[in-house]
Amino acid sequence: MPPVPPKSKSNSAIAVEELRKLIFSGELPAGSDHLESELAVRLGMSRTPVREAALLLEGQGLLKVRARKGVRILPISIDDMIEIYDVLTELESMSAAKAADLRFGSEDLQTLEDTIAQMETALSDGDRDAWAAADDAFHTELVRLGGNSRVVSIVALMVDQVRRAKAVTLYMRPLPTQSNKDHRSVLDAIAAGDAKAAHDIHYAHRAAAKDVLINLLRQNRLHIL
Amino acid sequence: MPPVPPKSKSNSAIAVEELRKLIFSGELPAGSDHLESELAVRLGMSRTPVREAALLLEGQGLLKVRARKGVRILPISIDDMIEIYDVLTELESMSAAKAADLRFGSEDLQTLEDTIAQMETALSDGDRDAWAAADDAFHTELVRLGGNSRVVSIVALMVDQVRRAKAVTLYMRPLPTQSNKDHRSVLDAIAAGDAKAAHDIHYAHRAAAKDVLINLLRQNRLHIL
DNA sequence: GTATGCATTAATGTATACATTGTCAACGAC
DNA sequence: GTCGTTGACAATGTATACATTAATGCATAC
Repeated sequence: MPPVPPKSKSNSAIAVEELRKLIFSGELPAGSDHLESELAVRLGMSRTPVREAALLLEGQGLLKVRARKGVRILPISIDDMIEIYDVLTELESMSAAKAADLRFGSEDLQTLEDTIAQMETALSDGDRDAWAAADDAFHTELVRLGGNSRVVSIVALMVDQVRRAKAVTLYMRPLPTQSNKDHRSVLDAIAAGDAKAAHDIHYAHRAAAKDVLINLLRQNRLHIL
Repeated sequence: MPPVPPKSKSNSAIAVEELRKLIFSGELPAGSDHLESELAVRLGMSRTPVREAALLLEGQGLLKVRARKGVRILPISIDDMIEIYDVLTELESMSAAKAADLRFGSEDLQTLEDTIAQMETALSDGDRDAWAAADDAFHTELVRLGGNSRVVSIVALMVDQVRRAKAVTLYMRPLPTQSNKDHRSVLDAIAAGDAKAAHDIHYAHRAAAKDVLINLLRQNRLHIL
């Protein structure tokens, strides 16, 4: 028997997954419109689950359902990026401070440590994709350690919204060597139980990342993604 | 003709509104289960729009759709309240700081001023409901002035989730005289363009409000609402 | 030539019939 | 007596037919 018994997922759930893939891969480009019926054919199911998936993704800010015009994949403007990074800066810094207050032992911080190691390896290999994946994992683990499930959800939503834009700029920006030092400093502050340092270092880290990204987008006239 | 031409809203949108009303009024109590078909009959429409509304409200964290068990109105625990207040504290303080940086003139701050006046009036009248409404309006206006539309949305979501719990405690807590002083101090800091003061005062305000609420709930053994 | 209005039509919004699946209870075996 | 299996049922998940509505294009009048 299969290792994971096929475990039938609902078509609705499949539609959500598939649509997310299509959006993040760029097969459904930002700004493009798609009729429910087209998407239904494409995913091999009826309109109902596609419609439900679209409604869900609308709630997540990835697309907009427009009567008689199909769903529009939402583009991200520079202003959107600023908004999102401001939220991420705030909530991640808060998480870093809370994590420090929680006095985690080194085993609890192992995952965070691992993601940093992965980033360092990726950096010396010049493997930007691996670095981006590890960076993602670092930030996800950081907010998880913060212990606030709502912050975890909100951050995940925000990260999804900027996912495409980050992919575009990944190969445009200089190798993020400073970024790695920041990550380690944040970890050290959390391990030391120094909430204020963890907060402030991470805050500065995110603010710098935001500036780099925004300037990159402006310089390259990438006002919409 | 009517000032607002009847402007037919979709049943789906009506279902969302009605369900929200039913949840906030307590007619659908926290923790209770309701079949889609029951709700459909109750709202006088078919299952489809009810189902879509339920999916939307699930995304907003107000209820959970459970296969073959109906939708469950989500109760709020003390831990949930702590999570939510932590998010509110962070994002509202950030908004206060941004608002101060934006150097609004007194006309721009008029609405905020008005809500404070309403709170003062309500307080001297001992009208708790009016006070709560004005308090709500103050916080809403504050995040609006912060200029980050995502923060506005997130805060609205969080406020909705604690709405029932706040209603329960409204008549239990002492009259919030300190709260009003805080509000005015925040406004003054924003008007003066002092971002750090606006941030810190509001942060302390929210932290105090959280403590009052949590202690009230604990003392009254209201662990679930 | 332009503007207005009507008709067409295409797409969503809704209802409903049907398929699928998890739950519960009854029955039987151990 | 308890545990497991089976089957009926009930509620959701899905498909599809239909109603509604707004956009588009064409015709007609000015």
